[in-house]
Amino acid sequence: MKILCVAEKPSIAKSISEILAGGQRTARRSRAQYIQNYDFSYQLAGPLGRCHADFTMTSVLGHLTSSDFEDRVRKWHSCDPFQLFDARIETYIDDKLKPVAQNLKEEARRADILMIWTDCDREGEHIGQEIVNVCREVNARLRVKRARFSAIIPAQIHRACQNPFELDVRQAEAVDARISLDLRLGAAFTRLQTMTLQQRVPDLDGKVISYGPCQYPTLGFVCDQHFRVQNFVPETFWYISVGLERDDNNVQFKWSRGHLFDFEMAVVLYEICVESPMARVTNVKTKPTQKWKPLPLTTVELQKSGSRLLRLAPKKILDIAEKLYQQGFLSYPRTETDQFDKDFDFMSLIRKQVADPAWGGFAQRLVDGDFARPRNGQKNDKAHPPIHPTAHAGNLQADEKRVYEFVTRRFLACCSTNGEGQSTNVDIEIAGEKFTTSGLVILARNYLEVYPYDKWADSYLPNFQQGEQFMPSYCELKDGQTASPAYLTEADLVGLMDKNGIGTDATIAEHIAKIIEREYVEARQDRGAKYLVPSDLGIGLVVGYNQIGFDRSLTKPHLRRETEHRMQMICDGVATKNEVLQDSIMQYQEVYIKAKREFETVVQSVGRYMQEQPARAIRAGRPAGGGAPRGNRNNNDDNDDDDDDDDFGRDNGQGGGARGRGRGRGRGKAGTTTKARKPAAPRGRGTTTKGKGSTRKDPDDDDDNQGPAPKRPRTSGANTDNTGGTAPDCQCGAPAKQLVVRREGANKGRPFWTCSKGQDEGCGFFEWADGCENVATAPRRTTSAAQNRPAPPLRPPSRPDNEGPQCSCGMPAVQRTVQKAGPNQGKTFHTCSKPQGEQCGFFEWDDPDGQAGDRGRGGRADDGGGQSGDCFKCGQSGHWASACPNEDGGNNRGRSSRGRGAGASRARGGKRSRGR
DNA sequence: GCAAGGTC
Repeated sequence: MKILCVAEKPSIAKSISEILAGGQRTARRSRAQYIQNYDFSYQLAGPLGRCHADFTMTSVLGHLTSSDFEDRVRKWHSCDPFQLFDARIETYIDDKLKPVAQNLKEEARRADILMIWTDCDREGEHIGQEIVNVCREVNARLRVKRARFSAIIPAQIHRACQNPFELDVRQAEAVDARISLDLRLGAAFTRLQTMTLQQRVPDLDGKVISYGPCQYPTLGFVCDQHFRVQNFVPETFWYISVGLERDDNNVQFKWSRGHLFDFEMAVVLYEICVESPMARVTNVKTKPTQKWKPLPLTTVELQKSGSRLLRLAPKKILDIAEKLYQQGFLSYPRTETDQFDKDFDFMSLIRKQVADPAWGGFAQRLVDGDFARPRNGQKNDKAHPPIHPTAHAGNLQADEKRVYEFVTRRFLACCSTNGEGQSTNVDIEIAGEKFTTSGLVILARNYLEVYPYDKWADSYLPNFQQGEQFMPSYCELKDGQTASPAYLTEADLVGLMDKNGIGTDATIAEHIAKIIEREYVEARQDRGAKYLVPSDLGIGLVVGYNQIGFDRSLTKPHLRRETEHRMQMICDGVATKNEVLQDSIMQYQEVYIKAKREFETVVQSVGRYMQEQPARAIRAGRPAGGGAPRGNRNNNDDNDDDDDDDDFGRDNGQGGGARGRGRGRGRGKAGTTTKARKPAAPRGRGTTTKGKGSTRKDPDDDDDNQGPAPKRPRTSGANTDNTGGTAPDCQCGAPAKQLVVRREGANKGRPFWTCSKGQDEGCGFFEWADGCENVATAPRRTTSAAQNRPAPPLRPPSRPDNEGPQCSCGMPAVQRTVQKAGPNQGKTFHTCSKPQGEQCGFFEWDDPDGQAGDRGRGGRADDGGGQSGDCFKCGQSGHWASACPNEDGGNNRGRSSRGRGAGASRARGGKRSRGR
């Protein structure tokens, strides 16, 4: 019996034939470059029979066939792009791969059985089908079998060979559908966009404006983050900082409330603390802790951590890994698997690293008994193991050396044990306020010795005893500001794409490179990190499509996810390929028709953002394909006018999303659009955006760079506010939703508009809904750390007079009375009803004329008796109660005045300026 | 001159 085995790539053919042949094989060169044919004999004992069979193992080079449209529509101007949705698609073998197919035919002629050894995933099944089709052309009687394996290790390979399955036709058909849909959608939209925009926007002459179902969601991620950055409004918060100098160490305690956005409440709590500043240690807990070793390395993780740690572009990392793989130094670099097979031979691989001068000693210790099995992740593509070194490489240079070192150290770290340490937490209370600090003693670094990319450092904590009391060295009221989110790094983007199913491990890096190549996005270096900033063209496209508004946005991942879901339906037998194609094509046609009809919106948007010339430079015309009417009847009100130029001019004047900035930056910058406006440089924590007041204060100031947030936005009329106004559209193109500020602070109760899609998916749009400019601080915009925190539940804009307030937990607050001697003694206030330690921090005076309850609105005075800025004890201004000179003995509470001098006085100033 | 997915 003669059996022809075909793998997806030469390396797999080589390693599998090595295993099956047990060293007894002959290699023949094929007519195709890179491909060898391996002959050997193999003893079959399973369902295929019990005999000595003659085996030949060869391979292809990935997909054998290509697809393109029939001749009739292949030329760009040969048809309306709409016809591409039902044009015939031809499948053919590219000239470059003809020798590969020829080799298959020659080998298949003499074979009885064709055994497919492609990777065990959907694409592998499709490649298998391509191989079958070619081989059957010359040998119609060929029996086809499919070897299934999840790792290239002898036991599995022999088992796969003895017990082959059938080829999974459904999976192959699912890929067929994917190929057809991607081609039709990509080509139709690319032609529509390119031909129309080239015609209308002079600066785009000669540029391909491609659309791809992976390219656009990738661009969408970059733009969404840009909008978040642009829309960010910093907000001031306050917190109490407590410290103690002990044993030559400055021990800092963190406030359990974190920080507060309500200045008055922070002051009240701070005053309570400095009134009775003695700290009591309520809990000292020491426990063992671990620093977890990393997971085995997948392609996506290699690109993410490599980009972050080695500062190389994801595509560059993958290219280097590919080269190292071909040189035999690394395992196959395209894998989704983060768990090693249970039979994986770790020890022989670790032994190969013993010779290395840098990590050889560590490898030796693993061999000598320190080895521990790597952790198992959640992913397994059943085709390739995690990326690991397969040989020691001592002579690599530059980036290749760094990538190899990273992979090797990661592998050795996986085979080591977690870092071990002892952590100590100390909780204290000052006047009922809780603070905490912690220390760490590292007992054994373990994997950290070989993996310097992870940081874990001792932090010494002096001895504290439960129940002990001490006077803090300082107790300060400090202020800070929420920080703008940063632009996405390449690592962030790889993570987002992976999470949302955009691209595969092998293609994610290519999609990022593609949107950079198309000039939709610019990779900008800033202090050692590379950030992705959308260009004017990229923003214009995204905003334009979002303004059109589709059920499934072209710039969000949903459409791709749906394609993925439909492919799975084919695989599961729930739908046939033809059903899926029919439904999907019809859906895409609808999207295309809407896009084409309203393409003027995209033209205007791109023109506006790329506005290197006055609006008139946008040539009159119509979308490619010659069908769409001008006038945009289906567009929003601003575009109802029948004159393109007027539309454009008025857009600017009314200050829509892009307008203010567009006009400002356009002046005198003709011919340099993309570079004329640079979005704000990436920011790290601690930097601030332009103040919210300054960006929104003057509606006639068109020169400010206020980002896409509309001052007086166009409205869709879908949502209405409580005064009958209509909802503005956010950058997502959807009507914004109205919420009410719930958090304690000067703006509590104010209605505002925000993106209806929430914090994670939304664009970060924000605008007050009461028509006023900022009274004080806007609702907090998110920082990257804060983004994952759920917003507190919102309550209705106003509450009936007979109802008590609700606290931030959503519970009715309880009324209490100030017991402490001072000007507020006897006053009532509402606070969270939960026991101490579980409280949400809610605080509100009951007296509407009271000090803190007023929240700084409506004629609140800075001066005058009894205001909160005055001493609680004597009523005089200029000092705090805890340093009251009129108090007997002049007790200044030790060194706590440090805080009053620095932090507190700043904080007071902050409050005063808000009141004006 | 279009896409995305394999691989060299």
